[in-house]
Amino acid sequence: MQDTKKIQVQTQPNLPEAAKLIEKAFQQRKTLIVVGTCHVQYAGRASSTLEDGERILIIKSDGSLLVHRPVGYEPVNWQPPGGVFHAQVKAGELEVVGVRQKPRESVRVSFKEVLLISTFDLVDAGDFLLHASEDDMHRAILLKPELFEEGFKPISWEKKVQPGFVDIYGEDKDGKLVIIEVKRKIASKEAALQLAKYIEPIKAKVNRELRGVLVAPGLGKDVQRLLVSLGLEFKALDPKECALVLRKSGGSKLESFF
Amino acid sequence: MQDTKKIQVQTQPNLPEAAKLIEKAFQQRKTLIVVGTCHVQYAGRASSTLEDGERILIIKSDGSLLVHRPVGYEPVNWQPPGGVFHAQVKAGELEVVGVRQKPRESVRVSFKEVLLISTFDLVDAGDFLLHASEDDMHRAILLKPELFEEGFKPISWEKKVQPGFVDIYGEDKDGKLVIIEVKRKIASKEAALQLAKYIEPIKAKVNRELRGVLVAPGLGKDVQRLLVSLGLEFKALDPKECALVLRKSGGSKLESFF
DNA sequence: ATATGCATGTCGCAC
DNA sequence: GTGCGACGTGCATAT
Repeated sequence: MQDTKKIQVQTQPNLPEAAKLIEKAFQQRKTLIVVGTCHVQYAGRASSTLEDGERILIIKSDGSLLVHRPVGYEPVNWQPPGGVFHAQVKAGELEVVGVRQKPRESVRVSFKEVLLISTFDLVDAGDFLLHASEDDMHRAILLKPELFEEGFKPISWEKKVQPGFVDIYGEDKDGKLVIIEVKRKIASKEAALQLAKYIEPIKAKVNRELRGVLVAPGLGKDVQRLLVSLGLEFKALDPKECALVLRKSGGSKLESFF
Repeated sequence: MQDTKKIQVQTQPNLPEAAKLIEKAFQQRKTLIVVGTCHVQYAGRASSTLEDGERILIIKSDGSLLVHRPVGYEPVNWQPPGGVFHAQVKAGELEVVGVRQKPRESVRVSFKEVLLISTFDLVDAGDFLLHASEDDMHRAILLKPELFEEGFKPISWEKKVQPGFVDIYGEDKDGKLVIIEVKRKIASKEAALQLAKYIEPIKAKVNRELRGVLVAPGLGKDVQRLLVSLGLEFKALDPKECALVLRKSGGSKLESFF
């Protein structure tokens, strides 16, 4: 057993030893990794059982839990942050139980065999930055309205209307009202219907010509036809182009806009 | 360095050694865990940067990748299955790069320091079973229609209609057509609108009295009013009750229904 | 607390 | 392949 400050590792411990290490990790709020043969039961919002197999269990210091099978991006079982955990040997198995309130739910991971236990004191203060989100597209259009259309003047954004929110709302060069729905991916029928849904009540209220425009990097198969039949328009716009615009403008000007 | 068949562990290796171990793991399609100080860049559907910090990197045999910070349920960076990976030492850092096609995107994890490398041959054939899903609710109603209503006769399910699918469709004790939309959670306004959307074209087509019923464990705040104004009904049903019904019936009868 | 909509959503299924 | 909807979705945000 190594015992530097940052990391403790134990391969193929017996189960009582493993239980002790794990309990200690919980008390010290360390990050825990356990690899071994286990079965899992979950009960809460739904319920599930997972038969025996070799998996990776991770429990983090914020009380989140992940059980990963050797394939697949998603954890097969999990617990969002806020769980409390307990480990014990019971009926010849190492049982790790996590319970969370609101909603009340629990995961039990029962190990028949442990290949590896490792605990860490991980320090991570690094900034994470994501570009080219739908929010970036909103901001880019507000900052540089010609991205949408020459002469466009934004009036409002994230505007509440009856069935939900309008992304952006403004006036075109001819003074017509424009309602914009922004999507960062190829827009589906759903997006077109959403825009139509938002526009209806506005059309009924204002007595004025109204353009509804779906802004997205592209359209799904039958969406163009649907748009036409709904009297709506489409404007192509790449989220990456938007991210670039924001990058160039330096972000500080964005703040001043809001 | 241990070298059993199932597991290899190395603590605080130097970077060239680490690169060698990782490359070998890729070639042998092993499950890989690396813990250490790293920064991450992602470019693809969006793009992101993550500054230096201590994290857990997992690469699975199916070519999925996860980077986990010491807090949070979700990975900060990831790659769904199908990526190909390469590791090398470059500019004094251990660089692990994963590339995936369709969509083309890449993740680069650059380690300044490695605390732990571990590789595994994990075997996992255990069955996973989830209960109380929306699908369970469908099946329970089909199996035991009185769960929905005395005298209800299912006719069809997952029926294609113009804007999408109707969950269940049948006849009540008075011979009226019933369209059912099932939700396993508290139903939102969205659910009510979805049901309305599906019903409209059917109402136009059939010349017959038509009931639209939202089946869910409960309703959101203003959903009841919305339902009334849309001429729709609500029937409370708990997904766990449905799971119980299926459990009791043993499942074999289900198969025969389909 | 509830409601609403985005997400590098992922995943499965039908066409 | 594309389309469509569920998910133990998680998550941030606004009311």
